[in-house]
Amino acid sequence: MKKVILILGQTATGKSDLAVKIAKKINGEIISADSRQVYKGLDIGTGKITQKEMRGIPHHLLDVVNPKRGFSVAEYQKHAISAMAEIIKRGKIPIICGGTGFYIDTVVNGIILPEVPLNQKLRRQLMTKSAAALFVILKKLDSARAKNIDSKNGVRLIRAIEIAKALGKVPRPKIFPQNYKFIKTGLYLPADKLKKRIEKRVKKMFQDGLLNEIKNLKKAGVSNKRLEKLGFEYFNPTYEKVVSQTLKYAKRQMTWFKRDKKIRWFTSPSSAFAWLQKQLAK
RNA sequence: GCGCCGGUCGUAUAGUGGCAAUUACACGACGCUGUAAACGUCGCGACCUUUUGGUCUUCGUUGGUUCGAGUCCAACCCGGCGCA
Repeated sequence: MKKVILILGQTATGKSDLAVKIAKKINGEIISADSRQVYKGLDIGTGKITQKEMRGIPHHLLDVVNPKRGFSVAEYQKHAISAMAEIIKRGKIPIICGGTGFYIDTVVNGIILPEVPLNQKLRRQLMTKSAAALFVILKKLDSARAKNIDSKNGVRLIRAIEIAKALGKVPRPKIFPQNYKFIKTGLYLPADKLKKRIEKRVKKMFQDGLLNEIKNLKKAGVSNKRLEKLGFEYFNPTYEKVVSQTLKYAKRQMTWFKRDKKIRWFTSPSSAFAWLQKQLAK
């Protein structure tokens, strides 16, 4: 079984830095696991690693799509899995690094996610319906999915119906085989320290020209509505707003990660580094 | 000083005689196998309780009317606007 390193954790805990360090040491390449860093031009606001900080280590799944267009987990998964395979073929070690738990899980757990594009016409139709009505439709189309889905979650119901309509009733496997051993490493900071880090980071964002970045995105044709979707940094951001929202987000990240008991948590990146080396030597 | 409006659970609000009291945000817990910084569910005065349950303390302050007051009345305090 090929080993793959996984570095996850809350925002601003130093994941990218640790990833580069370990990559240098063990001849690795990095696969980003961040739902927003996949977009070109979202650099400052997403805290994307700079060319200089990469120190020559190849990074995958950064800047792969135009922000005008949407991106989905399914696409992420496809790209990440093929990147992983290629890196191993080159005799190197993949390091998945990021804070989007859902993206990470689809890669690590080998969930099957066929690509189904958004169907705007269908969506417009479904949007007017209540969750209860949507649930009835889904039950008819795909009773298996209806069994697991949250019957009150409109957004997910619509997506499930969209998928069921596109794929029909073809039975599909839930999980594909994985030949990787994931070494799960988490970085976390106590609340007060995390807060300071976030404040520092946000201050730097504005200094580095967040507002300018937004202006450029607009110039490139990204609509206001789209910007709002891309995150709170991109829609009328103020220092206070971004700090408080980021804090909130960091908390949510943790509730996701908490569920995976196999993650080994560290406060200090250097002890995480040491532990990772030991794991690879095994 | 006169006139008007207003002071409600962290904030913003609803509530004109039966209310521990609406909604939103924030906050907390949880879920998440398909847009994930999204989305959903639950909780949010205190204490007790197996419960559609009980007790206590709350709507600026003090007093009054009433079986019953956030709601009506009086005085006072604070804020906004208008006239002086």
